[in-house]
Amino acid sequence: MNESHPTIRDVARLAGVSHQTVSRVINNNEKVKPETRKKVEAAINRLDYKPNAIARSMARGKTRTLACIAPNLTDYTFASIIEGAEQEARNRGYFILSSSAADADSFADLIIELVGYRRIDGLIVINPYVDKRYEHIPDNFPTIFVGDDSNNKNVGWVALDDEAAGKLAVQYLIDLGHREILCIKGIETDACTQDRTKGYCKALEEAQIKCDDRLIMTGDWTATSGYQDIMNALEEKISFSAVFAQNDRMAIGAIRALRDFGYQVPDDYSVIGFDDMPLASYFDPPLTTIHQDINRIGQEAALMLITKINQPEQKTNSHRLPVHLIERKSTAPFNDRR
Amino acid sequence: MNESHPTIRDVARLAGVSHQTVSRVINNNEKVKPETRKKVEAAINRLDYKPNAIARSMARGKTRTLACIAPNLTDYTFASIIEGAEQEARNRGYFILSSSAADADSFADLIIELVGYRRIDGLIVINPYVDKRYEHIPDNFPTIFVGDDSNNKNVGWVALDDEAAGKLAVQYLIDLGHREILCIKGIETDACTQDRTKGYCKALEEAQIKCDDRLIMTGDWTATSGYQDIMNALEEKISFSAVFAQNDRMAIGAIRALRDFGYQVPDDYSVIGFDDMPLASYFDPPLTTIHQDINRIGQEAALMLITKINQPEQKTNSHRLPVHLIERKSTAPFNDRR
DNA sequence: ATGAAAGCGCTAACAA
DNA sequence: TTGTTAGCGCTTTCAT
Repeated sequence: MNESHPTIRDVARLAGVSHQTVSRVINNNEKVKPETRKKVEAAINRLDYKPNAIARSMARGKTRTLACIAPNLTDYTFASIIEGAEQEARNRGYFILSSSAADADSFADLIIELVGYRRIDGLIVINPYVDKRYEHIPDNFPTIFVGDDSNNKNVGWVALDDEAAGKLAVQYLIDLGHREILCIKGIETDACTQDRTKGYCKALEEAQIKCDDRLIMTGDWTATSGYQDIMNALEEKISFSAVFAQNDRMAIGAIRALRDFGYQVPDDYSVIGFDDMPLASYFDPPLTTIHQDINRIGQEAALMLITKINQPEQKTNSHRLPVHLIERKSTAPFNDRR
Repeated sequence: MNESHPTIRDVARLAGVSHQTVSRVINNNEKVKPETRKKVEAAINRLDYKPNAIARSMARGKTRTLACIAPNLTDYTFASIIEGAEQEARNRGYFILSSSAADADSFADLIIELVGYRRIDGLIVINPYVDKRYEHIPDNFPTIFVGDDSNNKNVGWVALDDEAAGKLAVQYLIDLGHREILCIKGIETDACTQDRTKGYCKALEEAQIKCDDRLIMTGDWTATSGYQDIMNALEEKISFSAVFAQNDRMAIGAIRALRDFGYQVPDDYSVIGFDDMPLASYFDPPLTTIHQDINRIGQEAALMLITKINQPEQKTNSHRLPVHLIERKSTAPFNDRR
C-alpha cells in the first residue's frame, strides 16, 4: 500500500541542498545556479520524484480544478461543450470536474461541495436558467455561463447568436416560398429558446408576414415532443407548409409525425432543424439544419474562466458565436400539393 | 478577493474549545459531550464554516476524486458511462475528473498528471485497449477497465456480455430465416468487437451455417464506415440478406447504402444494430437493435473502484452485464425478392 | 471527553 | 544564490 512516494525533502537530502532549492527548481525559478539545478534534477530523476498536486493546491490556495455542471452529461450538445472546455483547460494546466444536476436542489448541493468546500477555482454552468439554478451560485465566485445573461446576473457568458440563427433558418424557408411556418420551441426557460423564437418572429416581420401565435408550439428538446407538436397541429388542421424545429431531435420527431400522417418531407412539408448533430446527414431525409461549433463554445468558456481566475479585476467580455446553415434534403421550395 | 473563509480554529475560538474538538464534531466522532457539540455546531453555523476539502485531502492522503478517461467525451456510449459513474461516485462522496485522450501519448501524459501527481484515488478507463494505452497505467494503482480483460492485465473490469449479445442478434436474424448474414465489425482492437464477432460466429455454427470470412467486414463505429462496407459488398455482388452491424451508427450507414442502391429495408434486407441509442426508434425504419444499460456500466465501474480503494486486499469481481433485444422495424422474415 | 503537539508536502517571506 | 522559518487547514497520535 504505502509505497511512500518521495517528497521534496527526500530530493533535497539526496541532492545535498535545502528543500526550498528543490522547490525553486520544480517551479522554474530563475535564481538557481545551473550546477545546483543539475544536481537537483539528477536527484529528481533518480527518485522519480513528482510534486504532490494536493500539497501544492494547499500551499498556493489554488486547486487548478474547474467544474462544469450541466443538466446531464449525455446530451450531445452538453457533452461537446464539456469536451471543448476540457481540452482548453488541459492546455492551460487545469482539470475539469464534470457533474450533472437534474434539478435545482442537486445543483445547490453540488455548489456547496464544490464551491463551499473549496474544491474548485472556477465554475462553468451549462444552461444556468433551467429551474433558476443560477440563483444558488455565490456572488463573486469565478463563473461563466454557457447560455446568455438575459436574467442579468453579473457574470460572463458565452452563447450562440441564437437570434440571428433563428432568423437565418426562417429566412431560408421564406426564400423557398414558405409563408406559413410552424415553430417548435425548446424548453421555455432556456435563454436560447427565447432568442431563437425572437429570430423566427423577426424573419417573418421582415418578410411582412404576421407572426401567428398558433404556429408557435412548445417542445422540450426531445424527439417525442416534436412528434407530439406536429401531431397536434395536424389533427387541429392548422395550416402550414414548413417547420422550424429549434433542435434536430425535435425535427426528427416532426418528420416522423408528418410521415405517419402520410405526408412526404420535403415534398409536402419542409423541415429545418438546429444543431447539426452527428447523425443529421444520415437521417431520412438528410436534415437541413443550423450548424453550430459547439465544441468551440466550451473552449471559449474555459478560456474566459481561466482568464477571470487569474485576472479578477479585468472585465470579462461575454460574446456570441456565429452559426451557419447546412442545406440538405429536408427542405424544398413551397408547392401546394398538400 | 480574500474573503478569508473561517477555519477550524476560528470556530474553535468562538466555541471556546480546541480546534481538535471541532474536528471531532465535523467528523461525527462519538466522543464529544452533547453540550460541547451544540456549542461547536452553533459556532459553525454562526460563521458558516465549511471544512476545506483540499486541507482534508492533504491530511488524510486521499483526494476523494476519481478520473474517467475515454477516447472522447461526446460519443453517446462514453458519455453515458461517465454519467453513470458520476452519479454513483457522487452518492458515495467522490467526484469525477473526466478527460478525453485521443491517443496513447496524451493518455500517458494524463496518467502522469493524474496518478503521478496524486490528484486522484482511482481510475476508470473506458476502452483501455485502444492503441494499447492500458500499458501506461502504473501497476497497483486502483483501476477499473470498462471493456474486458482479454489482454490479461490484472485489473478489474466491467463489460457487456458482448459475445452473448452478438449471438442473440444473429440468432434473431436466423430465426427470421436469414442464412447469409453480413457482419459489420467495430474497431478491431476493441475487446467488444472481438466478442461480438465471436457471438456472430457461434450463432451461425449452432445453426449449421458456415461462417464465411467474406461476410465479415471491418468498420470503425462511424455511420460512414457502415455505409462504405455495404457499398463495397453490394458492388462486389456479395450475396446476403441481412446485416448485423455492431453498433447503431454503422447500422444507419448500412441502411442508407442499401437505400442508395435502390433496396428497401426491411423488405429486401434486414438490418440489426447494437446499442439502442436515443434516436434509434426515430430512424427510418425504426431500428431493431440490442439494448444495453450503458449507464449502469458506469455505475458498476465506479462502485467497483470505490470498493477497491477502500478495501484493497479484497479481490475485485469483474463481470458482464446482460443485454436484450428490441424488435422494431428494420428486420423482417427472409424472402427472395432481391 | 478534551487538548497539545506533530505532521501531511508544499510555497512564501525573509535572512544570510 | 541559497537556506531558515513559517505557515496553508486539516487529521492523527498521544496525553490528560
